[in-house]
Amino acid sequence: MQEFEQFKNWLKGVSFLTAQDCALFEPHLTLKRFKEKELFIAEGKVCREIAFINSGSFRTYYLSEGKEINTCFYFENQFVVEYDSFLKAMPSRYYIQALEDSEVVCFSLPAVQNAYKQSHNRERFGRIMAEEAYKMTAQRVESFLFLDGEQRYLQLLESEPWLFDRVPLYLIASYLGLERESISRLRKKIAQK
Amino acid sequence: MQEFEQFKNWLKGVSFLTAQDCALFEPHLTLKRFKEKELFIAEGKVCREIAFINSGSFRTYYLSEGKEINTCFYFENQFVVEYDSFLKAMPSRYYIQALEDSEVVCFSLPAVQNAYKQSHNRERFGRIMAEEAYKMTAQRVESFLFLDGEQRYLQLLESEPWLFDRVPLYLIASYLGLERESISRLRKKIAQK
DNA sequence: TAGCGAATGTGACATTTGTCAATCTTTTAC
DNA sequence: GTAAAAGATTGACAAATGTCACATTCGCTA
Repeated sequence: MQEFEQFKNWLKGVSFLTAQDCALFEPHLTLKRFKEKELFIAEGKVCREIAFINSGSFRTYYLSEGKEINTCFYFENQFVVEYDSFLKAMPSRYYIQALEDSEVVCFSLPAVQNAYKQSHNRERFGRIMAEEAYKMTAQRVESFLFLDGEQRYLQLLESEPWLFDRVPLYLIASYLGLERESISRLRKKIAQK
Repeated sequence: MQEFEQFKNWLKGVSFLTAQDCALFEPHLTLKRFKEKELFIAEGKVCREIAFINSGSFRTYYLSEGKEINTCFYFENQFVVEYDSFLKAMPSRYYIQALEDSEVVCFSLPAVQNAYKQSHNRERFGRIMAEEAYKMTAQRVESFLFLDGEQRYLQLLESEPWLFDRVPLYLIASYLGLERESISRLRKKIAQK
């Protein structure tokens, strides 16, 4: 099926997966589209699917005292899922919302678990994905431990500049643990240098 | 061997590992002792072993402008390792130091990789460990996103009170992304309530 | 193209946290 | 038991960030 090509190509890039390993997915894939602002998952619902993003983008956020706190962004060729909810079939603590009109390839938890069970390589794939996720998150913790707001902003600007083209600044502020006004001030200060 | 009992008991607690899976480790285990302040790994060295803590505790830190920043603590029945360095055989960016006299069960990367290769269950074990590590770290990111210093302190006090008995306050401050003076002030303020 | 709403920027001020220097307390070593 | 070292606290002040009110800019659509 044409619409799954992008995902399958991405899978092929994972060196140790055989064609057979990849094929384990095929029968479980479904294509979905989300309009801008549409929810992939709402707080309190169980996240039953993991999605590979063909095009578009998403953000994870939750409400704290009526205020939206952004925890993550997702773009093309990444997976979007509420991990905790997905793995334990527990209600999600987050909302995941499309930032742009998006197209994704979905597959369910049983499909993933089945793949894990049937293929050692797929299990390995799951391990490596989790390890990567851990490392990225650990790095983010560090950015809070030893960088101030300005440095976190500059670091993000350098490491993921395209983010600033596709995501409104006030969401990035929240992602960095800052208020939007603080980011405005920082930008002004930086521009003056 | 008597000294590996604690580790083997812990392994048995992982529901899906068979006796056979566990036994894969046995030939690769070595017991090591660290005196207080001794280094498990120094910055710039490659971390070649992962260690299960029988007794004692460790901390991870690195130097930023001459200042030690604590990123993590480890206690009995946990694993201590510099993950990035271990997996990629890259120089470690961190120091890992014994906080108390400690006893650990070590095994090497080849031993782990071998276990992964030989047993689908062990691979699964690796995946689940990584998933757990990810979830804990993600939660820590959140604590920086929506809690201020006082709230982070109170949360830690509630979730891991024993930490305050075994780790000097100024290290906990660093772990929370605060200066020790700030923690002192917070405690005073909280006591007054 | 005018008008509306969303996003961003600004200024004044409050609060939190950092910094530095000094002191007090507790633990450790001899 | 005493001196030294390590850890914790305090006060004064500075810097960073939050908060609130409002102004400006941008992008969309009627």
